[in-house]
Amino acid sequence: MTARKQRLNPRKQPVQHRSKATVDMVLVAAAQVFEAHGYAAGTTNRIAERAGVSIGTLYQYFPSKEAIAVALLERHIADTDHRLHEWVGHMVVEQHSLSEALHEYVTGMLEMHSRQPRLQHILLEETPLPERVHQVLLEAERHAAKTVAGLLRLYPEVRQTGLVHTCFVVVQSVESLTHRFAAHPNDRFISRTTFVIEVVTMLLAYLTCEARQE
Amino acid sequence: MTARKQRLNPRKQPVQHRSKATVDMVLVAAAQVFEAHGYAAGTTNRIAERAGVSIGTLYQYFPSKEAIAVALLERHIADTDHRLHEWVGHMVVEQHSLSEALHEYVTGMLEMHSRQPRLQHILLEETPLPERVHQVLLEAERHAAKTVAGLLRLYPEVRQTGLVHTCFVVVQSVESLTHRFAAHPNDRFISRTTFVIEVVTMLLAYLTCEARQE
Amino acid sequence: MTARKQRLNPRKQPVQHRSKATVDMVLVAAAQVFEAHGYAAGTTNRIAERAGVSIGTLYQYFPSKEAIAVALLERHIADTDHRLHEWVGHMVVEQHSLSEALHEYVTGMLEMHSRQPRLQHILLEETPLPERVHQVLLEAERHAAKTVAGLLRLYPEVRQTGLVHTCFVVVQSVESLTHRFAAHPNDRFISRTTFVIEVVTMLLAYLTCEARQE
Amino acid sequence: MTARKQRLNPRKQPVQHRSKATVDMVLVAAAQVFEAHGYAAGTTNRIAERAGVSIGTLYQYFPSKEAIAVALLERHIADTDHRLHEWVGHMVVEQHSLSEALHEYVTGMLEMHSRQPRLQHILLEETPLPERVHQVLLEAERHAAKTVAGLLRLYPEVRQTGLVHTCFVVVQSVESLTHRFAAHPNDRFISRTTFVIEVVTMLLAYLTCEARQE
DNA sequence: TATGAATGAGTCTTCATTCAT
DNA sequence: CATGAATGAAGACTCATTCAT
Repeated sequence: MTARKQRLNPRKQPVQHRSKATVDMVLVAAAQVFEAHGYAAGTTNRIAERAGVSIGTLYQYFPSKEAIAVALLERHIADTDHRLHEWVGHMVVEQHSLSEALHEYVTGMLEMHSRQPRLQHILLEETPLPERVHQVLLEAERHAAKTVAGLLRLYPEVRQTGLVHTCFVVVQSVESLTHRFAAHPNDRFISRTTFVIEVVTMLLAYLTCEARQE
Repeated sequence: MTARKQRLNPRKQPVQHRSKATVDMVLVAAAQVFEAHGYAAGTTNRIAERAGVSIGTLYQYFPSKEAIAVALLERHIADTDHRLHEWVGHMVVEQHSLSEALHEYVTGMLEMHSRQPRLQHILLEETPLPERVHQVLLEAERHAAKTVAGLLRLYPEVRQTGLVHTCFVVVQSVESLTHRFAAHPNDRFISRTTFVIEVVTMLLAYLTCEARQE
Repeated sequence: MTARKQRLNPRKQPVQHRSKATVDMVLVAAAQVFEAHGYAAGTTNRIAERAGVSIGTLYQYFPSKEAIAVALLERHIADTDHRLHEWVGHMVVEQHSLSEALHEYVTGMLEMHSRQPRLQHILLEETPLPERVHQVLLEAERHAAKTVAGLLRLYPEVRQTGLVHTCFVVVQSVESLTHRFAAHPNDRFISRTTFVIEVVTMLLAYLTCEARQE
Repeated sequence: MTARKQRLNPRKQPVQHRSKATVDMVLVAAAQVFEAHGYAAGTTNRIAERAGVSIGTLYQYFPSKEAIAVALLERHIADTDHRLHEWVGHMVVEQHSLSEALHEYVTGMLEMHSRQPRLQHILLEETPLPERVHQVLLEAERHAAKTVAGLLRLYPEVRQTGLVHTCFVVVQSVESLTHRFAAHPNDRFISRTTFVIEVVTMLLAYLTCEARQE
């Protein structure tokens, strides 16, 4: 239903008074419903039912189905960002080895995606998002690359030339590989442990290799 | 209708008369429509219209919307497989360096995904596929890992321990990174060229590094 | 829709909120529409329109077209049963003659079928009914035979041997003859009055004849 | 689909050259298909397939689906009429008793309806027939009443007053009771033999009873 | 503010009928 | 004459959204 009829005037947004509790319940319900049924088949009625509120109430807090998806994605981005910063803080304090640091990073992301493997893709690919959200997403990715670079700069064995670019690829790799692995829990060709080790090995090699080819 | 067609009956298959041309047009149209609107919003009517045939004709060749998606996915899998084998054949004959080989591989996959960046994910994630198709997909992935391993075994600089596992990660990395990069053409933090170089660097480092960490 | 509703899932039943009025309006409309167009050509949209509700509302109360037909048939069975019992009660109290009793029975059934002559057959013959409903129907017929037998036992002139079988034939005769007569109002070879008299004569002769042939 | 779009001009009727064989095959197939699926769900394609001809050929001989139904009904009427006359001729020659005569009549009709129990009702109730056909049907019924009267007049024990009316009811009774019994083969409350005996008993009593009530 | 019955545009799918070969 | 691919109107049903209470 890309373009269901817009019923009337641009809905009044009740922004400020959003009862935090209700909004939360709706978002949690929406995450579960989208995860289970996909975006298109995740009906607003089902979301409301699961959230334990009426459909009317849901529309009191979110002007449209799309708005729910956007809110969910923003929350997801914030979560990821938060997790990343926690990891960096942790590493700085604890003085782990590079290998350990990467291991923790990959494990963390794998965990995150394992909880709701489909959700991210659903929000990213199935939902027709407004441009603004894409910008936010892009910004978050760049920010993540810089954050990771900030940490890795501290490790002397890491090649420093073009570190931000390198970290961009690192972030992308971890994101997409962990997501991909989490998304197909039955199709395991290799075990979770092996998978993590291999990815860390790859990143380690990438980060510490002498020079770039060519 | 007293007895609407039973969903699960094996529909009488339109046999072999399937005018190859019509089937092709429908599939091409479907690819474009799914690419542009997603699976759920890619309506059969839109597909038929874009294919330049009536909706009735479309249903003469495909018993359901899902069947179109499955056909598309099968075609995609075959294409990828074909491309991979071509690449391997090429490499074996031409005696390229490992670096060059990887470069060509990454470039090829990036090209492939650039043509219809969303389609693969749409088919994989949005479409409720029958189990059989998932099996085929899984098999294809394993096959790809083995094929790549077969080629890389020829390079003496490649670490041979656990090569198939390594190649699994290589295949997954290339698949997901190129897809991800192709999917968001506007959000480029780094250029296409830089991206390819970085990925190749990473793979090269991974494949040739001395030992695994831990 | 990624996951169109599965046909066989037990739909969540709209519970007890069914505004009696709306349900009634839909059923009345459905009776008229089926009567006028038959089951297959009696579209749900037409029914909704005639009921003065939107198609969406109709589907809020009935999960499918078939469910409407089933509801209609159940109502019809209940009506017939009710009418039969009223007749029996009446006869027992009023001490009418056998002839008068039969007259009233035939007249009543003729009236009933005259209101919507086609409906019963449409529901019985055109609609693909679930097995359960057939059982109910069968049971109703047997019950009717027993009820009639219960009354006729009180008349001494009625032959008592094999009374239940006899009454089964009586019920079937009245049912099918009155329906047939009501169904073709224009094709009258004999008048309504004559028809009733003849049928009563036949039943009277049947019920009181000395012995069975052969 | 009461009123599927009439595509163009009133089809040219190829009346005269109808290959008898093809027409027959189509009608036989149509009878089976309607019997099995009902009128609405009995598609012309299925009929053609079953008849072993192409859909185009079918439309060469019948201008529309309805025309097939009409032809089928006409054939059915002719069959019934033929059977009735055979029976009369037989009875006149063989000098059977009234009881035997009725027995044979009821048995014959029961047999006829048992072959395709639903067909008659489908044609009569589900199909939107042109007025002309109804007239033919009505005429056939009157004719049957007269034919039966002609035979029964020969039996001295039969009450002669209002014989044609009486025979009309007899014909209607036999028609509707045998059809009803044949239509529900599983719901048997009484056996086939008992059923026939009871019906004959009823008719016999009716035909020979002294006077009519009133 | 919360509710949930009502709405109706839009979806997938079928099938009578046509017409170029 | 026969064929059967193509047509497209119409049907059952869904679901985002509104609004009276």
